Amino acid sequence: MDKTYQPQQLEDHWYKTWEERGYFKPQGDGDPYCIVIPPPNVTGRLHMGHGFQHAIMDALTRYHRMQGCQTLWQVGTDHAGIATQMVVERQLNAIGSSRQEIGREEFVSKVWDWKEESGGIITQQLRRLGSSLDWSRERFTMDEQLSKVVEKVFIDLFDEGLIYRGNRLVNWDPKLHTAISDLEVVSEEEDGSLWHFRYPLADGATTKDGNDYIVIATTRPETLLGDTAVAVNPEDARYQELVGKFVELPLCNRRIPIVADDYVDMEFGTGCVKITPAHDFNDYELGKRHDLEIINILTDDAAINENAPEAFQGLDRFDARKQVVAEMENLGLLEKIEPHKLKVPRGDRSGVVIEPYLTHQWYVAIQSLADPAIKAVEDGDIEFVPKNWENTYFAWMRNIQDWCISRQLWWGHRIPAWYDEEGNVYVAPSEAEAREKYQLAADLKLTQDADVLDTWFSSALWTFSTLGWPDDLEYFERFHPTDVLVTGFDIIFFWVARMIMMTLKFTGEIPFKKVYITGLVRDEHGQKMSKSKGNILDPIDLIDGIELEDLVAKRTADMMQPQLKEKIEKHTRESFPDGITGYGTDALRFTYYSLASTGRDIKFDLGRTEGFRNFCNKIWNAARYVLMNTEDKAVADKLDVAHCSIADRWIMSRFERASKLVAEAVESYRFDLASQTLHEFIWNEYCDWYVELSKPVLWDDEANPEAAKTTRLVLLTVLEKSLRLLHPFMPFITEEVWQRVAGQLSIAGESIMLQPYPLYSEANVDDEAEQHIDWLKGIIVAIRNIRGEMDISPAKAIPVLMRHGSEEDEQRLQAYRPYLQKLAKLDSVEWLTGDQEAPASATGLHGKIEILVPLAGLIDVSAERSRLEKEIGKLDSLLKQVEGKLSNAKFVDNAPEAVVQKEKDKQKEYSEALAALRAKLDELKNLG
RNA sequence: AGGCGCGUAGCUCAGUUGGUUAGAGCGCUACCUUGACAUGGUAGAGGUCACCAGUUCGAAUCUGGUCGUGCCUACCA
Repeated sequence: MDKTYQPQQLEDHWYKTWEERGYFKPQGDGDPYCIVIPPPNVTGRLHMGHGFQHAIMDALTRYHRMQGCQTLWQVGTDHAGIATQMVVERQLNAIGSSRQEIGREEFVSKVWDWKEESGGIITQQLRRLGSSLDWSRERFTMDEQLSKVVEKVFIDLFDEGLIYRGNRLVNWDPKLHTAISDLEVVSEEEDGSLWHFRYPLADGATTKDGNDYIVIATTRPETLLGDTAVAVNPEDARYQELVGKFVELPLCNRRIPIVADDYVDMEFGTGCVKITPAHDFNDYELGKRHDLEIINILTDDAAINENAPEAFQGLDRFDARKQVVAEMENLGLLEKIEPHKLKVPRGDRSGVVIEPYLTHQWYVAIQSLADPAIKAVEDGDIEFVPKNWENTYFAWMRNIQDWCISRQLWWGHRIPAWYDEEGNVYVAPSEAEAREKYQLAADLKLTQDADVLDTWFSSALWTFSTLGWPDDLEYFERFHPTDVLVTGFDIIFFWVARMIMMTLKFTGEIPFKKVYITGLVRDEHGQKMSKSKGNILDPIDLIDGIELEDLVAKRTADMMQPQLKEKIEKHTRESFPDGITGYGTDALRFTYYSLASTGRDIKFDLGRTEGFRNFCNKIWNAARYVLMNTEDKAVADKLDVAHCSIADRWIMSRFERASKLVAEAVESYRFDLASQTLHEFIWNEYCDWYVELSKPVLWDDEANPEAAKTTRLVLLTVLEKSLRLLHPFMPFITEEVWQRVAGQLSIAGESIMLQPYPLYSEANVDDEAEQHIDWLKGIIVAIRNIRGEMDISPAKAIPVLMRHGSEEDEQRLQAYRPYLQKLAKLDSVEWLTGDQEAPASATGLHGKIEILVPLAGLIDVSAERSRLEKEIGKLDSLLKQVEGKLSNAKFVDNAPEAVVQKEKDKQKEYSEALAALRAKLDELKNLG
C-alpha cells in the first residue's frame, strides 16, 4: 500500500467494478427495501443539494443491503419541461433562429437531441458520488411506458370528472408564453409607487366634501384601461351614498359603477379601489360577485390589445403605465404619487413579472384527492422526519387550490384531448381511439390540444410508474410502497404532496412510509448558493479538485448579470487563493453526514472535508500498520478469549458499543451522530489507543507468542468489522482496504458491499476490560500531562513512582507495566509501599493514586510549583461548588438519593486530592 | 400579518427523559520527524450556553417575554 491515501484512482475503479458485477440490483430474498430517486433534470448538472441527498440515500441503501434486504434504489431522470425547453430555445436564439421558426415537430426533435447529448452528464456525476443506484432499471419521465401511465392517469381522471377545462385567471408568464402554477410564482418585495387618480363622478354626483370626483389609489396605472368598477367598503360613511352611482372612467370614455364590497379596506389609500377583473385575482372574484364586465386589455406578450383605446394599443405594459400616468397628469387627474413597497410576482424560471391572465387551461379538481392524502399523514401511515414538516404539509393541503396542469410549451407530455370545430372536447389516448370512444363520424375534423402537462404531473406518478405499474407488476408488488423519500422542503408542495395524492388515488397505496426532509446546503456563511452570488460549489470539484483560474472561469461564465462578474471573481480569489484541493468522494460524503442533523440547513464547511480526508488517511495508515504486522506473521486462527489481552477485550467491547450507536443513529436518520461515532471510535479508540497498546505485545512477541498471535487477529478482526460499519458512509476506501484485510482473514466474498452489516452483540461487551483500560488511560494521561506541562521531551524516557493506591492498583500496575512503559515512555515504574520516602517530584493524581515524576535533573521546581497551584485552584473551585450544593438543605432533602450521593463522592474525591496536592506544594516550598 | 426554525469556543456544529468539570472538528499556542500516519503525535489555551423573568433543591435543556437572524405561507389596491 502507498504511504498516503489517494482517493482518485481507487474510487473510479471500484464504482466500475460494482456496476459491472451487477451489485446494485436487488439480491437475495430478504425483506424488500426501496428508495426512489428524486429524478434530477435530465440535462442538468450536479449540485450540492444532490450531493447531500445522495449521500444520505446511498448510506440508507447500502446499510439495508448489507443487512440482507432485497434493496432497490430506483434511478431515473425528469424531462423538466420549462427548464429544458428554455435551454434549447436559448441555443436556437443564439444562432438567430427560434422555435416558432422551425416549428413544433422540429423543435421537439431538437430537444430530444439535446437530451441524448447532455443527458448522460448528470447520471455520470451521480456515479461519482458512489451512489449504488440500479442503473439497469433507469427510467425517464418521457419513456414510452411512463408516458402511457401519464396518459392513463389523465384520461381516468377526466372520465371521472376530476380533470376539467376552465376559463379563469391564471398566472401568465409573458416571456415564456405559458400559464404557470401558484407554486412557480415567487413574490418579492420591491420598490414601487402608489398613484392617486381622480375618477370623475358621472351624472353630476358629488362626494360628501363636495368634490365631483373620487380618488382611487393604484400600484398598476395601466390596468385602468380594463377597469369595470370602483369599489368601496359598505360600512364606509364617506362613500355610502355613492354606491350604485357611476364614474366616468378617464381615457376610456366608459361609465363604470361604484359598488360596495367587504373586500375593500377602508384604512388603505383612499378607501376607493379600482376594479380590473381581468387582471387581478381579487378583482376577478369581486367581479364575479357583482356580475361585472371582464375586459382583457393584454396580449400574450403583455402588451396592450385592441380592447383598449387606440392610443395605447401595441404598447408594452410598462410603457403603457408611463403613458397612462402622463395622460392622467395632462388631464389634471393625477393627485399624487407616493413611494410604496409592494410584492411583485415573478416567474421562477423567466424572472419576468407575472400577469394574472384570462385563459382556458386544464385543472385537476383536487379536493377529493387531498382528503385521503391528509388522512394518510394524520393517521401516521406516512411520517415526516423531522415531524414538524407535517404542519407545513397540512397547512397547504387543507387550503389547497385546484391544480392548473396545462402548459403552453412544446416539450412535455402532450395532453390527450381533441377538439372538433365547435370546441367539443374528446379525451382518449389517440385520435382514432377518441373517435371510437365517442362514436364520432369519420369525417368530423379533430385537432389535438396544443398544450403539454406540467412536469410535476408525471413526477407525481414516479413511485409507481417507475416500478412498472400498471402492466408489469412484479417490482411494483415487491417494492411498493417504497420505504423512504429523501428530499428538500422546497418541493413538499410541488412533488411530495402530489405524489401522495396521485399514488393513493391510483394504486390505493401510499407512495412511501417516511419522508426525510433534508435541510438546504448553504455556503460557509449561511448564504444560499446561487449563480448570481457566485458562491456555488460543485461537488465534483470538491472530489477532484480545481485550479483557481478554472474555478473563477466557471463561476463567471454565462452570467445573466455580467456586472457581478468582478465581485464574484474577487470573492472567489479571496476564498480559495490556491483553488480547491481534491478530497475524494468519501471525505465529501462524510462531510455531509457530519452536518446532517435533522431540521436544520447546513452550512458547508470545507475545513471539515479536509478533516475527513485526513480521517481517510488515518484509516489507510492504520490498515498499513495492521497489514505490516500480520502479513507473513503468525495470526491466531480462532479467537480465544483466554489468550486475549485486556486491550484486545477492551477494543472488541468498544467496537460493540460503537456499532450499537451507529445503528441507532441510522434508524433515526441522525447521520451526524453516526459519523461522529465512527470517527471517534476509529480514530480516538482504535488508532490512538488500541494500535498503540498492541505495540508492546507485538514488539515483544517472543515473551508471549500466543498473546501476539491473538492480538494480530484482533487487530484484523476489529479493523475488518469497522470497515463494514463504515462502508455505507465511505464506500470506496472501505472497499479498497477491506479487500486486503479480508484476504488476511481468509474471508470469502467479492466485495464489502455484499458483506453483512455488523450487528450489535451484547456478548462482546466487557465492562471489566473497559474499567481496566480506563484506569490505564488515566495513569498514562496523568504522566503525559506532567510531561507536557513540564516541558519534558517526548524522546526522554523518565522514571515514575506511584503510591497510596489500593492493592488492586498495585496489581494492575504490575500487570500493565509494559503498556505504561511504552505509552508514557517510562524507563522505570516503581510502586512505593507504606510510608516509603519519595524524592522531590512532580505530582499527578489519578483517583487516590499519586503519580510521582522525580525532579532530579528533569524539572524546574518553580514550574512544578505553579503547575500545582493551578491544579489546586481548579480543584478548589470545583470543591466549593460541590460544598455549596451539599450545604443547601433543600438540595439534600429534595434531590434524589443517587444525585446527593454523587455530590458527596465528588466532595470526598476533591478534598482528598486537594489535601494531597497541598502537601506536595508544601514539600516543594520547603525544598526551595 | 400568521407559521416554523435558529442564536452554545475565533469558525462549523453536537449536547437524548432538567443533575457531565458543557463536548467534537477546524483554527490557535508549545513541544516532537518515536519502527502506520506531519493528511501525524502529545499537551494546552479558549465558553457568565443571545438577553430578561419565571418554574425547580437544581436550567444550555422546561415556561413566558425581549432582541437578533433565517425560511415558509397569505397578502391591501
